[in-house]
Amino acid sequence: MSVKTQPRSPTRARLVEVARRLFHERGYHPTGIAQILREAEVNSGSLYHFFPSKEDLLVAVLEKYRELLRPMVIDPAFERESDPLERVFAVLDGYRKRLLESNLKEGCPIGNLALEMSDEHPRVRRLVAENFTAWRAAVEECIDALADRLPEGTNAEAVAGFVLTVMEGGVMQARAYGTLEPYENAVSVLRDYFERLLADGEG
Amino acid sequence: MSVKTQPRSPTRARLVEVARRLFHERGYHPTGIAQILREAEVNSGSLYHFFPSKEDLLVAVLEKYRELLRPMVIDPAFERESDPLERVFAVLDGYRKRLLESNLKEGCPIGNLALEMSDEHPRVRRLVAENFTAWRAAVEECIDALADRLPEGTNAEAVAGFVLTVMEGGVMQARAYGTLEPYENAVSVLRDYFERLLADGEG
DNA sequence: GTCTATAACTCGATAGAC
DNA sequence: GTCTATCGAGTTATAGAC
Repeated sequence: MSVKTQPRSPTRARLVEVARRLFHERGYHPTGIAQILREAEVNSGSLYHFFPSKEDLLVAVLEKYRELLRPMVIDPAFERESDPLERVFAVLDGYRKRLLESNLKEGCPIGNLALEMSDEHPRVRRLVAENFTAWRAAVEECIDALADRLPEGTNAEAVAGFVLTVMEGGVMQARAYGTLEPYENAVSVLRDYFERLLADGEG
Repeated sequence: MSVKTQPRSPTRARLVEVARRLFHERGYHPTGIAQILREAEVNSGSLYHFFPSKEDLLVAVLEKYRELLRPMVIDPAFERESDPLERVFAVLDGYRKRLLESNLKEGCPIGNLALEMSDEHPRVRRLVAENFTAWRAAVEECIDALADRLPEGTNAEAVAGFVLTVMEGGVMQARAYGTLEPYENAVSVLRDYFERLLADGEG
């Protein structure tokens, strides 16, 4: 559980971090190995010592995202809010902030890869799915905690999946339009839905 | 209004159609000009006679999508159903069918491009946005037609944008997981939302 | 408008010394 | 584990005859 894979070298870590950033900013295919090497100040021999191929580097990036999901995305939101519903919206607000910080240019890195990578990359698709599943599990914790305020028989897993759907769809439109409005709209309609669920749960 | 741009040649049409299909199946960047030429049985001189660059070809593809949106996506759904709400879900059911037909490998071509193309392609982004806007407008017609059954003050534009959000987010997850379930879940939760809106509109 | 040939370059990946 | 040099293939795009 504690030992991850290998004693990591700083070179390897730098490669993964630079690749992560470039794949996010420009996409996987448009990012060349040469650019990664340049910005990481690493030579090609070192990269191919750690990663047999570019796809293996992407796999490492996705593994890192999976490791960082809790500490970077979920935990800060959960620490800011204690109410389970507000925790969900705090997570969504994190994406709003990151959209803004990137000037509406960068969305969810996992969602980007989910659509950029055609299905000839099974390990990539598996890791994208694992990232989604971990995200949904975190939200599902909140929905579970809300259970007695929601209508009887509400399917927490389905609702959590829906929250991910709304986040990803909203981020996509915000990027496409170059404005935050579609994302904020999506979040606000989602909140309206939750309010109606809660109102029904009371009655 | 009727004359589009130019008297079109069959070669040009074949190039656009093959490019459209390949960009959808494999993505824009992984698709090489050589592959397009091969499958369209066209030589490079002809391609560059019509399109100064690969990006211009993509622009033509996106213009074609915009032209085909009504006849291929919206009209068939609207013809199948007359109730405005059912029309919305008939459009969504079209995406479900196309997901299935592609074996969960191909989602929404516009959504794919929205996330694959970084923002260094202004014409592409504009056309992606135009496609989204046309899609939302079609759905908004339905929401407008529902107005008197919805709670007072419901923002039809916001609801239509939310429907697109849910479609795109659902398609993304379906592709990522390789199963229709996340999409069907998204649509069914969206229906639950509409039912609650309608119930509130009655009261 | 279509043809062939190819320029000019970048790509991912490798070899082999250190 | 890191270095330099480079391979071979594939890339977008062009030249120029027909």
